[in-house]
Amino acid sequence: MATSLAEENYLKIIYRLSENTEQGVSTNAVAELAQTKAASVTDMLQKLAEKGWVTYQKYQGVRLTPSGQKIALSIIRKHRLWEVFLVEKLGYNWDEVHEIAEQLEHIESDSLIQKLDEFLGFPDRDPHGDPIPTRDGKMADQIYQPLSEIKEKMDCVLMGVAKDAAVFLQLLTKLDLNLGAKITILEINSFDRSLQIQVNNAAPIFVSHEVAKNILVKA
Amino acid sequence: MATSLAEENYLKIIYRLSENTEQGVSTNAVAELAQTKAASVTDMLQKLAEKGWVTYQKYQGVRLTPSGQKIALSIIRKHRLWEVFLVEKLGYNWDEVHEIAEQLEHIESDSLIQKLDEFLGFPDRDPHGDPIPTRDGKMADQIYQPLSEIKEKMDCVLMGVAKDAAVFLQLLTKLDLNLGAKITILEINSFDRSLQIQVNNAAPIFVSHEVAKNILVKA
DNA sequence: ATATTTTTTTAGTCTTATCTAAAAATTTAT
DNA sequence: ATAAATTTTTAGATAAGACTAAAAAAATAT
Repeated sequence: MATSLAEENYLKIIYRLSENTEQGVSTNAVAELAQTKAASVTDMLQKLAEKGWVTYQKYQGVRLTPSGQKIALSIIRKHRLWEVFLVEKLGYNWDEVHEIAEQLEHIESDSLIQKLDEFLGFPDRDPHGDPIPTRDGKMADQIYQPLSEIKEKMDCVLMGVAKDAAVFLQLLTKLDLNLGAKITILEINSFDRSLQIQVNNAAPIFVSHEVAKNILVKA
Repeated sequence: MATSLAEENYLKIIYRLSENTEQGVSTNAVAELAQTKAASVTDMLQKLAEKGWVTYQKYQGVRLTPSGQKIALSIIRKHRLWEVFLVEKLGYNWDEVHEIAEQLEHIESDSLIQKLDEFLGFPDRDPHGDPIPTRDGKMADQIYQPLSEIKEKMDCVLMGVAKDAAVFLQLLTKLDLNLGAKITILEINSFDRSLQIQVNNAAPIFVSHEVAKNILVKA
């Protein structure tokens, strides 16, 4: 069945919110990410339920059905493949590609995505380190852990980010915290949980707990 | 001012229909290309006129204003650049790219189109030989002439097509009539104006007047 | 256990883009 | 020059997706 742009965006949002929890996703949570009002969300959830893409019971939140999940993963696959294209082929920076990929992810053509995947050399991570779902809707786990959970004195490598807001990514870039950067944790300040770190053995810098939480590393 | 997908499609259609004539474009002609009803076209023309993209007077047909023309040319530019991408980079055939480009042409990002243009090496023709409008909205004339207007015994080179329907392009491909093919006109049959031609000095074949009309050549 | 607050849903509108049916204008044919 | 045919426009409806205001349910606090 065909999916409208609005429907695809809702399914994607519900998928994202479902990743962290076993529970149904609340109307308000969806409304916030969709930048819309709760009443509009209720309307849409009823439509999605009729089409069999979510299970929805009044006041009980919403969950994706297998078919809804499949659609969501295909949108995420397209989004991430296009991001790779924008960065690897067109020379964009990792903080510039999100909005454009939000548009490109809705282009409908199976052959296009297959050919794009091939053209890009079948990447399995996007420019933010996020795994790219496979054609048959399987997505590797995000196996990396937040920098905020690494012990003092440890070395690790920046493998991804948990947030792709441009302001966050620009800050990382300014601090030379790019994908693959080597990070050494010198000290963790118990007062505010900020960290003193070295990036690629350069002069030590400070990063807040908020930043460390959103940096994903391999120990 | 922002343009909706529907508005962009109407402007593009009006541009196409204006190319062949000095007159205003008729409601019915637009309806046919837009695959919609005349009544819907009338509604939309009034909206486009309010926004200053067309001049429209009841029963007198419609013309693009300079600002409407600028929008139409930017859509055509995007469409044709994406077609080059699909054929040159992703390996599509020239008969497969139209529908996908119809979607991609509506992606909104100036920087994307600039970078894509650069990535493709600033092409000036699309895979069908059509000129690509420049960033500032200038488009080279289609300087080639239909094969149907070439005299007997003449040689010419296939430079483009006047129609990009898949069935037409597939027929050309089957006959080895690709961009750059050398065509020798052996004979023109006065009965039905069909032509006997040689393609790249191979064995002679017949093509109808209808086909010859839509093949653009350089003498 | 009940009152208050928060969340969610319903009801009723609005906008965009479409449609059908009917009216009006224009063009073509006699 | 007028009748007939065609094209175009108007009027009124519909569907998708959003909104506001108000009602209902659930969660929280006293």
